[in-house]
Parts: sequence; structure tokens; C-alpha cells
Amino acid sequence: MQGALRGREAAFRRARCRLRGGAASRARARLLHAHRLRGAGRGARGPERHRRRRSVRRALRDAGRPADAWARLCAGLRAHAARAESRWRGARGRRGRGRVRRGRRRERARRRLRAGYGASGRGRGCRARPPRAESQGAAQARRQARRPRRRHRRPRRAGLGRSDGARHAHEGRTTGRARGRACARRGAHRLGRQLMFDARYSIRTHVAGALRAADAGVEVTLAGWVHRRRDHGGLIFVDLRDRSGLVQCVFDPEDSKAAFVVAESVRPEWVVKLSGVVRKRPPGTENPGLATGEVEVLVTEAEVLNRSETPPFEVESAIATDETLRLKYRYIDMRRPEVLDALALRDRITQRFRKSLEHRGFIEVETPMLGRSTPEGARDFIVPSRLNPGKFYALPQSPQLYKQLLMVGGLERYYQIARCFRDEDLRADRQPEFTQVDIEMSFVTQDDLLAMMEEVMREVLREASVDLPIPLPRLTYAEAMDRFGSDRPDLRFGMELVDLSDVFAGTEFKVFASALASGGVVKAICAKGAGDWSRGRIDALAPVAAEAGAKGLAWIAFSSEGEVRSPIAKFLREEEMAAVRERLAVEPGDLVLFAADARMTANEVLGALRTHLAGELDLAKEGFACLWVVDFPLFKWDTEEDKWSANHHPFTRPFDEHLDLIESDPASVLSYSYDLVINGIEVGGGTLRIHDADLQRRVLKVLGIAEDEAREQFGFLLDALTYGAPPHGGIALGLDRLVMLLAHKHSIRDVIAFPKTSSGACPLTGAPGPVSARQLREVHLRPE
RNA sequence: GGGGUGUUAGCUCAGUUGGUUAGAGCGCUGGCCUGUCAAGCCAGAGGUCGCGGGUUCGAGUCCCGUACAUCCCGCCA
Repeated sequence: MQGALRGREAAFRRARCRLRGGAASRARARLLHAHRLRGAGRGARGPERHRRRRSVRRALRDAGRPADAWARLCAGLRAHAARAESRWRGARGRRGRGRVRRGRRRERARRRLRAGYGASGRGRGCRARPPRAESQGAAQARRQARRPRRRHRRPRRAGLGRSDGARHAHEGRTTGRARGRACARRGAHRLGRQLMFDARYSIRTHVAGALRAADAGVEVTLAGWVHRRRDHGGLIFVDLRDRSGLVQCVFDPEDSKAAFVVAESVRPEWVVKLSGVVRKRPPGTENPGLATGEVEVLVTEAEVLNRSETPPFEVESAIATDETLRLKYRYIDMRRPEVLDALALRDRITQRFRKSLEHRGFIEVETPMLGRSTPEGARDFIVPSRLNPGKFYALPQSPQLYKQLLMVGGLERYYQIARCFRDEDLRADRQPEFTQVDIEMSFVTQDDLLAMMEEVMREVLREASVDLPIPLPRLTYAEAMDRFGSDRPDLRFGMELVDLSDVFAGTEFKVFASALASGGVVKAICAKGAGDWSRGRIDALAPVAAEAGAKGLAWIAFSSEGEVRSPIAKFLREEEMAAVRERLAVEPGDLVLFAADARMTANEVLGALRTHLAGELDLAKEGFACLWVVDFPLFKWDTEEDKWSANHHPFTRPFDEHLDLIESDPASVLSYSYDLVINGIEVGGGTLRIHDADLQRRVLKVLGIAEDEAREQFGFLLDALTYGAPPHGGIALGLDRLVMLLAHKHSIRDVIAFPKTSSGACPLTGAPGPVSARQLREVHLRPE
């Protein structure tokens, strides 16, 4: 309960922050206004309506602002913020309680909160003053972002922090003031370590975002988009925006009447070329919120290069816009620093992978997009062959088979930034096409490969100013499941699973006793700070547990006042309670949750609860907890098809010491396999491969793939393995997911230039679309 | 394939128990305005309440269907 209150408090403060402070007073007045005016013009039309509203406005102005109106407004905001907050925390468990309405509105509000805007509206206050009640982690991240960096070593990654959005919009995507100043002297601007973005090879002499006080007196020509125009009648300010940032341009009719006339006509997003002189702004008019805030350009020549329709949303406020609309007009959306930064970060990460791998002797090889469909794994996207009636290509789910063939071919070290396709249902972190950093090596042990990858990852993450300590921790699959109930545990918080089977060995509590009697376990987790939750909130955890396979959910709540609530406590002996307290290090205010079931089920139930509670309790979400999960079982039992299936893929190499068990005890065969996990998200995975044709046949046989079937589907690989295949192994990293994590995004759509919606459609191009009957005929398909 | 949530002006959203001609902020258009920086002030335009049925004297509001979006399960490494 305390956690919930704290969350609401914080949300409310975030919402309210925009209503505070000098710069916010007008926003506050305006909101108040809106609130009071509601209905003032109701029933009237046209001039009459406006007359009525005018009179209300006047009355308001005269009467001041009644306190109760302000209170009502605050109450409304608080409710709104609380709803947004509860939605944000994934309050799915409380579904149906009260009349809390959730949905798109709160989804948007949540996005705004994250972006540092107010709970509604566009948070004028936040521009001048960042949200006060931000999470500790966010504050820390911000401090780090502000910490001066070593010059010329590392670009500042503005816009990656959660609360950077608003501030960043004005700073432009400069990469550190120190560098900016240095580069400005030669009219250059650097975006990222290796990428020089400046005015060379263009119709301009400088880029907008790089101008500094040192440039005063320099004649410049700029080109870009009109970000905003402030027309004072006798003086016009235009913020000119290009990829590098913003600079204020001044049009004074006394300096150039012609330019002034142009400025009068321009509108947001028009494309212009401006020439003029850089000068220091008059004292008192500097804008410290802008990287170029010390200077302005006095424009003497202005040319409109292109006009623009009124954009469907404002470039600056797109964060608060429906994502489908943003995707439809992605070319406008990506003018925002937030999108641009994500793409630029992605580029840096990609380049760093290339460089790091190249330095280690890897050769980048392109593999075919038009391949052959195989029944294993995900559903293929298929492409009909015009030249081969009735036959189809398949787009690659991954270059898996090709890269093994490259190893047989003696490439020894291969990599590829490879596009992969899977025709499966989509998620926030799944797109029908996505990018893998695909790697394969010959003559390596698992340790060789992991060590190499750790070094590469360290270099890559450094590109995002993340210091990755290596070697990374390694957990076996068994240990990960046992301690965290997940094969991709989030190690940013504890809440480990504790086995209490021995404690309850002789218990009289039937549920526990029967679970133990049938060979199961009793395990528990301790949720710090949930001990004061209401009965209803605790009960809302039951569906979470049930979804993971639990038959019920036993719990004991220890309130802050030392009170014990529990539906099961009365069945437990005193010494059992004492043992629970001791083993789980229970303190007042904790909630202990039990799972009594088969070991795997109990693990999964508590794992699901652990993840869910971490969200509810808002446990530490900062930093990058990176680890290897290794030694996965080779097979898993497919209950639907009633057969063994490959845990990873059919080419995974079993432990040498388990080769004898393949046929006799498939379940206990472990494999040389590894997943790279960051913050509870699987970022990559790989295995050592089978390089022996006989062994490969044995594994395929266990998988129920008959000899002739195997020939038909993988014959080429089986053949290849007979011609001197070296021992080899590799890994594939989900580039989209990795960049998503490093950019602090919540969907890979945010780090893809032109992503698809959850139904696989592209709102921008309209893909997938129909094709003509003739096209169908040509590929030998009949329309339905 | 299943479940949750949503769809009201260009954008973000209100819209009370079903009740007269559906509102706000921003944006847009026009006017005024020489130091703004989300400029300000004044005026104005802008709506098939996603779509199709139904209940009702009366539906933005209730019911059914459907499309789309989004999150989750299944699926997918």
C-alpha cells in the first residue's frame, strides 16, 4: 500500500510540476481558464458563443481565481495522474476493481509522464524545470548525463534518458558543448564518434546546431526547416532546425526588407535557406536552454526552398501522438531528436559491431534472402517462384544453415548484420522483420566464444556510454530457474526463490504436504514492501500465478505494525512460521508468497510473480544487468505434439559427457548453449554446433525426423558435415532489442526507421497490399 | 487462435443517470504587435462521436457485430 501511495504521490507531483513556477503560471492560468470556461458557450453558436465566453473570461479576470476551482483542477489532475500511474505499473492485476477506467488515454498519459511532460497538456512548466518527483534512478541518469565528459572522447548521448525529451528538444542533438565549441570554429559538427556531420558538400556554410559565441561576426548560410516562427510585427524570430539542432534567426526590416517579407510568409516545416551574420544575443535575451542560446543569426537573405502543408502533428509534440499516426507520417516523426537519436545510436552500435568484429578477424558475408522453407522453428514468409510453378522460396528466419556452411567452407570467422523474417504474431519486442548480428566461429570452445563476445559487447556498450564489467556472470539454466524462476532473469533486483521443502517436510498443511508427497517442492519469495497491501491487491496476484501454472496462491503478509495476515497461517506450526521468517529474512512490511508444486512449475510460478512484483513495487530499473545463461537442456518435451523437440535448434551440440544419454534419457542431456540476457530480456543466444554427421542423425532421430525426411530437408547440411566440417559455434544478437535497451525504449518499433504495427501492416506505405490478377497468374497462384 | 483496453475537431482529450444546437487546450486562418524563444492580444474556421445493426419517445453515452490500434496468453529464440 505504501508503495502504491508513493507512486501516486510521485505521479501527482509529476503532473503538477508543470503548474508550478514562474514559467508555468501562464499554463496554470490557462488550464484554470479552460476549466472554468467549460460550458460557458454551450448552446450558443458563432458570435454569440464567443460573446458569452468573452464575458466569462472578463468576469474571471476581475474576480481572480477562486480557490475551489483550483482545488477541483488539482483533484482532477491527481486522479488522472494516479490512473496513468497505475496503468504504467501494469495494474492488470487489479482489473475490475472500482471503476478505474484504463486504456489509450492512460497509455498516452504514461508516455507523456515518461517523456518528462506533464500528465496532460504539454507541460510548459517542465520545459523550464524538470519534473521534481522523478524516480531516483532517473535523477541519477540525468546527473550522469550532465556530468562533463572527457573532451573529444565520447559523444554525449542526449535524449537517451527518460526525462530528457523536453530539454533535449531545445538543445538540439549536439554532442557535448565542449566539442560543439571546438567544432564550431571550423564550421563542423560531430554526431557520434566517427560520423562527421557538417556543412561540407552542401549549399550551407555551417550547420545550425553548432553555432556558438565564438562564431560571432561570421557570415553564414544555413539551410533547414522552420521549427517555429515568432512574429512580433516589426521583428520576426524564426528557429531554424536541421539535423544538428536549432538556432534562432532574426529578421529585422531595417536590415533586410526582402528577407523580412519572406519571414512573414514562412510556416512551420517549410524548408528555407538563410544567409546572415552570427552575433551574440543582446544581454538578457540569451536562452540557456538552447545549445546555441548565446547567439542568433541576423538574416540578410532568405529563400524558400520548399513549402509544407500543415503537419498532422507538431514536430515537437509527437511524443503525445498516437503511434499509428506517427508511423504514417514517419518522415515527420523522425525530425524529432528522439527518433533521430535512436537511429543514430543504432548506427553507432552497428558500426561498432562491424569494427570490433573486423578487428578480430571476422569476415562479413551476405547470405541469400531467397532460401528454402524448412518446417522447423517459426513460420516462414514464402515467396512464389515464377520460373518454377508451384514452388516457393522462403525468407530466412536466420542465416543459421548458411553460416554453418560457411564454417565448413573454411571462413572460420563470419559475421553479418542480417535481416531475418518470421511470420508469427507480433509483440512490443517482435517485428515480422528484424535484424540480427549473426556470428559464427570455427575451432572454439564455449569459453572462447563467450570471452570474445564479452569483449565485443564491452566495446559496443561503451558506444552508449555504458561500462560493462567483464567477465559477465554466468548462470546455468538450472540455477537460473532455481533461483529466479526464469531462464532470462532480471538481476537488477533480488527477491530470489527460497526452497522451503525441508521446513515443511512434516507439515500438517495439506496443500504443502501433498505437493511434497508427490515429489514436488515448496518454495517462496519475499516481496519487500508489499506486506501492507490490501487483501484485494494481494488476491490480484493469484491470476498472475495461475497463468504460470499455479493451482492456488498461498501468502503471508507481515504488516509494518507487526501484524500477520494470511489465509494459511492457521495451518502452520509455530516453528514453521519461524523458519519462514528466518529463511526469507522477513521484516515487517514484507509479503511472502508460496508455490507448492512440481519443481519446474513452482519455479515458473514464483518467477512470474517475481517479475510482476518488481513492476508493482517499482524496484530498481536503472543500469544494465548483463549475464550469460548457459547449459540449456538439449531437448524439451512438446506436450502438444507428444514428442521431443529441440530446445534451441536441431544442430545444437550436446555435452560430450552426455552423448550416451541421447537415446536413453533425452531429458537430462545438456547442450553447449548460451543466452545473453540484459535486464530480463534475451538479447542473444547461440550454441556450439554438431559437426559430425552421425551425431546429427542421432539427434534428428530423437526429434522424430526420419532419415529420408532429414535427407529431404537438411541433406545439404548432412552432406557438408561429411566433408571435413570443423568444430564450430556461434551466436546471434537481436540488434533491435539491444538498441531498444540502450536507448531506454519500451518497444523495438522505436529503434526501427519504418516499423510495422502489431498486425504486420505499415501505416506509411500501406503494405501489405493487393496485387493484380496478372501478377498472381505470373507466379502461378489463383485468386480465391 | 484467445483475452484486456481503446477509437469524439488537424493533434491531445473532456462529455455527469440516456435528454435542447457535442466542448476545451494546442494547432490552423485573418488582424494587431520591435526582443521573443511553446511569444502575446483580438477575431474566425473546423465534428458522419471508427463503421454497421439493435433497444428507446430520445443514443457520443446502453446492447450486439465489425474494422483498426495497443498490451498480454498461445505462437515465436
